[in-house]
Amino acid sequence: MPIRPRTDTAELLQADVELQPLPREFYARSALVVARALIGKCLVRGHPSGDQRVWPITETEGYIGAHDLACHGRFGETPRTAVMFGPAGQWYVYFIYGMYWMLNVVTNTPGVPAAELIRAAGPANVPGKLTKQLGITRVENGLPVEPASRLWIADAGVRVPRRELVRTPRIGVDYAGEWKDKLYRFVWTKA
DNA sequence: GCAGTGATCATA
DNA sequence: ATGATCACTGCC
Repeated sequence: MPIRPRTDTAELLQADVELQPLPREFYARSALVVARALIGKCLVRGHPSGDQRVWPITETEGYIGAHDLACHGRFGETPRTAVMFGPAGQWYVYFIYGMYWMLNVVTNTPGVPAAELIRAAGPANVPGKLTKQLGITRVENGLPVEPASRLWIADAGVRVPRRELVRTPRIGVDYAGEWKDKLYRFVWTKA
């Protein structure tokens, strides 16, 4: 049976829940710890009007450093990957296949190219649709993950039971040798 | 299973 | 300048 990310957000969030930004230290940890911890946190997209969309994160993938042969940082720092080598808590957004923007959060410490790909949140169950629906492009690349960027991550107090969390290999990294089979993808499944 | 799409990077 | 590659998606 295929693994389906959980997308029924209405039952998860109280209307008056208080959204707290995560401290910088949250991101300054190893990529896998952060990838797991992001499940159940909320992606928040603000608009100038004051409206905001709050989408629980349901699927992430960790890319852990230059030695990870699936990681963009494996060839060293380039113009595209520079953000990954910088401090934690910034967005890394890149364009792929001529069509899609991918949203990642930089983690770990400066010099270690590590990040989480946010693959699904709220009603968006694939990474390309997530960025399209939220209007995320290269504009967000390098911005800090905080409310002032109008794209940030909040703790809404949602707890994810262990039995609803599944780990699998990462998607689309068959070229990565032994690293393609590492269980670095985290999915919040429906109960 | 695979076409479509264009930035990125290495090579020259 | 050129060509291979690509952390994808939707439709066959």
